[in-house]
Amino acid sequence: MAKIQSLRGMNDLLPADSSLWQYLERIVSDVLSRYGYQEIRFPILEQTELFKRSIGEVTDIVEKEMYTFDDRNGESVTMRPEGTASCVRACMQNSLLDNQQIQRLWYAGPMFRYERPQKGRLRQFHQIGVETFGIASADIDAEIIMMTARLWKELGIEEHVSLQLNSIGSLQARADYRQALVDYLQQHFDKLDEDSQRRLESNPLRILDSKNADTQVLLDGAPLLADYLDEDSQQHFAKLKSLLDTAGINYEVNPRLVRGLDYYNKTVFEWITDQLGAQGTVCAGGRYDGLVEQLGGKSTPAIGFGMGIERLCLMLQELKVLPDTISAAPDVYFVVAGEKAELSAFQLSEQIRDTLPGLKLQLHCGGGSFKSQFKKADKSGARIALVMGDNEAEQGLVNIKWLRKEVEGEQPEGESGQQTVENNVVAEKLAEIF
RNA sequence: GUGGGCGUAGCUCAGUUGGUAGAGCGCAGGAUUGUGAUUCCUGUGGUCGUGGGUUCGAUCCCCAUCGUCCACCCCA
Repeated sequence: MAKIQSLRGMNDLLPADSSLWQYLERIVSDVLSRYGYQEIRFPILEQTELFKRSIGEVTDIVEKEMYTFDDRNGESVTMRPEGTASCVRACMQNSLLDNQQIQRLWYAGPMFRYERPQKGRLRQFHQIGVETFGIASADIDAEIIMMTARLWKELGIEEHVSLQLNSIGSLQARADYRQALVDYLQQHFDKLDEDSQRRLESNPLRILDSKNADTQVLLDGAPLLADYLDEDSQQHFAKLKSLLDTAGINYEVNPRLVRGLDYYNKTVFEWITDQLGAQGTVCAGGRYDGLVEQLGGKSTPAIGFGMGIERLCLMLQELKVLPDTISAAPDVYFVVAGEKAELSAFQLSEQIRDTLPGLKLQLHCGGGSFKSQFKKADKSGARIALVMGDNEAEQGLVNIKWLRKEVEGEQPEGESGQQTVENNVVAEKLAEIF
């Protein structure tokens, strides 16, 4: 019988890692809410047309990476490859953008792209996305960048990420520049690498960040996007830079930084790291003032970014910047042997949980000798063991045993690191310890 | 879609010029039967990714296939 396993590039999140994810998500949502951002959730499945119209028909994502299929009604549907398009759709559909409303939103969840998996890249991956609507000025650009900077600080990775910044101007400016670039590269067509030759047709701006060394040399003589920027975009970019300067945010203007998705304009930025192999982008975004209108809404300025949860988690792990508070270990492990003790321990455990809602108390189930139960207690990582056998149960007593001698000496009076107390004062005692 | 590396116990890996396999860790039990993390002993554990081929015989050679990892492409 053929064994059933998960699809390629679609991973299970196991208990060993789930607390890390929860930690990351908690920090992010905390920071975002401190800036007044609210969570929005929208479906994973959308009409295929939504992504075609927003991301761009001729992008790789739409052409060959989407999970697209006909549903039972014959309608073409697609599992979202990114969040922005869905977020815009949800806002429009629910009138969140009417009357010049300002929205500051975030979301988190799985995205799907049919790609070959590698380090930091999966077919089902998870993103936290942030989008703002209704603000055209550069202050909001600065705010979201500052917000991400704060995030890296809180996560303890600020030393290992750096900010790349660029302006890709208006659609018109970009079209003009694109033409100029194509004209230039066309003259040197045979010096381009194979990929770039192909991109000259499909997505010439992408040639700018080609990894091919010869191509990069060739690009040194190419026209510059900055020279084609419209007046408005120039001012916008200048304003953003001065706001970031004032805020003390370091950045590098990378004139060759572009986007793979069609809807971007003006500001684009990327936080990159050298900790993750080839997939060094940990957070990327930009302005997309034309998208709402493009999807049939009223012209609405917007800017947003996405960050890859798996990539951030990889970084946190590799940099070992995890606080030990994310441990899923119980505080207390209740060792219990004997029939009377079991009954009594069950009651006592519930009683303690009532009194101390913040305490993680794990009651041993499944029997076994004291010895084996203590082994489990130790392995659980608990600081304290409660111990009850029939002897104690009969007298309404329970032992409190300190399992971690190395934890600064709150060792009690007992020589064995253990003291016996009455059931009704255990909770009180535990409250003192934790 | 392209290229390369790898697939042997739960994990990390070793191994046989081709004669069906081992270590460490883990797990379970024990060292005068109510006390862990050290130590010692014992045990559990693998159709050597799958399907073909060559061979008297393949985990080892060949082919295919699947999976995985890394890189390209692309992107978070």
